[in-house]
Amino acid sequence: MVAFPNWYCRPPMTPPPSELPERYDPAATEARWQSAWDAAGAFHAEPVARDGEPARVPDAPKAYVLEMLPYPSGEIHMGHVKNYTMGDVVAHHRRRTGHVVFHPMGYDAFGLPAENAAIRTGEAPAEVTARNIASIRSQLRRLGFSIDWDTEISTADPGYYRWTQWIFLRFLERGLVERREAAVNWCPRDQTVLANEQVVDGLCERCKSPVELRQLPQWFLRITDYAQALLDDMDLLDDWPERVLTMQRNWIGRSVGARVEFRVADDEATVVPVFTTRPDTLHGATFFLLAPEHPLVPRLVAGAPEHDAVMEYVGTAARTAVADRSSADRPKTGVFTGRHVINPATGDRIPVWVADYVLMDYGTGAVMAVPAHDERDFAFARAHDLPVRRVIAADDTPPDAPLDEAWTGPGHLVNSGPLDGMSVDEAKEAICADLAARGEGEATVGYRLRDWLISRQRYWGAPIPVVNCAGCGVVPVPDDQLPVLLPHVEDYAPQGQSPLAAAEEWVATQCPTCGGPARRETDTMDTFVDSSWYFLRYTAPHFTGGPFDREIADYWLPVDQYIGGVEHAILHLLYARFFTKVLHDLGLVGTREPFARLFTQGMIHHQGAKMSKSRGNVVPPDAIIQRFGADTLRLYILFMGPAADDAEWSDSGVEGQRRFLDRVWRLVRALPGDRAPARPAPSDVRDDPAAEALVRKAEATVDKVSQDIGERFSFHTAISAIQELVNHATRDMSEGALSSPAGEMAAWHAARTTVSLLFPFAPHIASELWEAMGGERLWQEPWPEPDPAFLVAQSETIVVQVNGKLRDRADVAPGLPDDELVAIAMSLPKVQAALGGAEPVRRIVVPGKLVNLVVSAK
RNA sequence: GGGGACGUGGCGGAACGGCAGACGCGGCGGACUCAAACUCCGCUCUGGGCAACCAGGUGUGGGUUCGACUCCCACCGUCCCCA
Repeated sequence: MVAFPNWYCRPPMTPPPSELPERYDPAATEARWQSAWDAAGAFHAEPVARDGEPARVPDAPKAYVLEMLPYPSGEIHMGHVKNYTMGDVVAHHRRRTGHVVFHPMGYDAFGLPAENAAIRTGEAPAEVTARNIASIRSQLRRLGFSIDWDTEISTADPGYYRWTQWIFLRFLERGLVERREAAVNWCPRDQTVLANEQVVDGLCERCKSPVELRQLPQWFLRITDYAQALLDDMDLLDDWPERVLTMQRNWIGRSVGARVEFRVADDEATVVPVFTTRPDTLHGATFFLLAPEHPLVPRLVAGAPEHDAVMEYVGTAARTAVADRSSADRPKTGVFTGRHVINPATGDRIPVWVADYVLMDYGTGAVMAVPAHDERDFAFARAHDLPVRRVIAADDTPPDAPLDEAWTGPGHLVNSGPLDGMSVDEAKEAICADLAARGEGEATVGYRLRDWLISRQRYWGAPIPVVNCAGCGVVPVPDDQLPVLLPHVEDYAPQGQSPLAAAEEWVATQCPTCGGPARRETDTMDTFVDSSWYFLRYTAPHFTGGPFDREIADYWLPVDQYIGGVEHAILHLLYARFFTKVLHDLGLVGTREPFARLFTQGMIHHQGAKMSKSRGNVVPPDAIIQRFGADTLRLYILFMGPAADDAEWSDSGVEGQRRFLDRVWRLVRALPGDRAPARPAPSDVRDDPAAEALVRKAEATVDKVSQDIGERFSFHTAISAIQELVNHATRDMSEGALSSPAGEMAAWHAARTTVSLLFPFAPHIASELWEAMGGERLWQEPWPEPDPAFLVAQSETIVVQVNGKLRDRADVAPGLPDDELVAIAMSLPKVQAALGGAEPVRRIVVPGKLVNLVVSAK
């Protein structure tokens, strides 16, 4: 079905193309269209949940197009431009292909930078943030994105964090919140706790100070309860990059093994569990290791001669960066506790050491050391002269062959009593069955994923909505008392505890249960909590009846296209998936996955490095908009290369895109006549080769651009295709090849097609030119469909190869039978020369493409 | 150490097993101009040739195939994730 828009039949309502200004003036054009779209409510999205209005859900295909929300630092950077331009192109395309489009914007507004500014200047973080949001909003608006600004949200708005707190309470009710003493990553500079994910190479992700470990009571979300679901549901994410799924899989780190219980010698009531992936080697466990933070350590050495040495070692470990501790080639340090545990398989007493390469974070913080079959345990045994017992031998190795290094390869069991001769897999099964029968362990699955530590001793976050009552313990703040608003404080700097603790009149409150005196929780939540559900809040931005309305959320969710930086491949995307699953299990939302399709974009580099203030290589988007216009910037940022790849900024590259827009402007301005002739049909251009060729080019371009935007996410090739069309039309017109009536039809059609296809990339100039050509409301103009009559080639260029080598080409009528194509190929002089009189033994024919004549059999 | 991605002109890149280098940048030459800017036209992978053309060419080496930038294996290099 070919769309024939009524555009062609309408008289021009505005001055014709010839009266366009000679020069394209982006500033005027962009200001004009941004106001026009606002006035028309062009990008207003429905439905969203509103107070007092029943949900009404349209019966139309929807497209929820979402880009990761920005942190409002006050300045947008090129990464934002790329991210939001990509989303905008998709949104425009979906809108014009019959979808109800939802394309909202918001701000991830809590967090450290505003708070640090507040600490420096004393200005309230809320004020700093409000100013930054205003600034970033105006910069985003200057880029002309098709965003519904009525649905704008800020996670630091009490109307938003009220519901973050409400969701926290639902997690609490469901047993997914835990408060416990834990060895936590402590940043001595920021004076706060960090999530594991915020520790990179042993350094604070933000301030790069070395991270220390401390024992503190903290709040956790039990994401580990969903470890398996997060793995299983990856099957639903077939439109996610494989790379991201792999990273998440590694992060969750499922491993099959066993939990084994060791009893403390001379204190058999005390049981220390370990997790091991090699239960088959249990007979080879010749010593036992505890992490320095393990709670059992002080008890084991209490009153013993080893006490002081052990506790000194523990103290040193606490000041050592985690990455250093676990590094494979670092000398294996440790200290003997003087105590022993019983190996449940052999009954042997084996010595217990404290070693800093054992991390409290992994497994249970205790390790059964099997030096014969684990590299690090082997190194430890060598360093401290501990026994090594081989329990696995390759088939050609004698059971007592000495080991120069740990043997981690395959083999059968030796020196393992009843297990001798078994394969590794058989032994695993046998050991697990035996342990389970004796109640000393079981086969189990371990995950690398840790529970999510969400408490922060910082001011600028959502307060954790609980009170601590001497009588009742931890008591949730009732829903009708939400939000728990951030109190006013004088000093925003953390001093080992949350700055909120200084607001005494806020902290001192009443217990909601018993009415007695109670104290508010002063920790705030990790900002990743805020951004784990914002895509739901967009569907109900001002709703006060709940975080969102299920019916409306179910209409929009899951997000059809999510776009953002690959740096969020693990944390944000995993947390958002976790939240969605919990909300689903609470019956609050229908989908189990928030994002159906994900696209991760590459970064913009400049002068060979990532743009950053400290390097001084930042190109501010505003400066480019001022010089060249927003349309040029949008076009260039997508033209730079494949959207998924990193790309190098080039000033002259920007100029090239501006030249292209100038060329489009001149093309439209030079169109003959005042109004569009009818859309050319095949019969109109049949006798005019130039006209026909141009119309064909236009139709082929529609086809290519539609695929590139709609299916391939290949924006740079879409833009190239439009440039080819413009070059073709410009050349023809300047050569006077389109002066016939058919030629004029073709010229108008090419110009109209160009502008229509250009619109998602450069919406302002496209709208301006569209109007000059007599059209209006390009944002809702149906997306062009190629006329199939022009896509069928009227002649085909056939490539002729001899032995796979290109020898010549031939223009032939389409649809010729194979033998005729071969005959034509054989008749070509160059082909005959290449054949040298030989008769082909094989003739490969690919219809419409090529003929390959194979002369000599190999 | 394990896993993954990538390697094509001077540069960004195109080619979804079938014409390598589209499109853009940069460069060279020309037209317009008193001159410049803008714009327009031509050339721009390498070697040979005045040319039409011929030969070679997608990190290296092998393989699969009538045919490989594309698929497979190994190596070299770059980047990312996990240790």
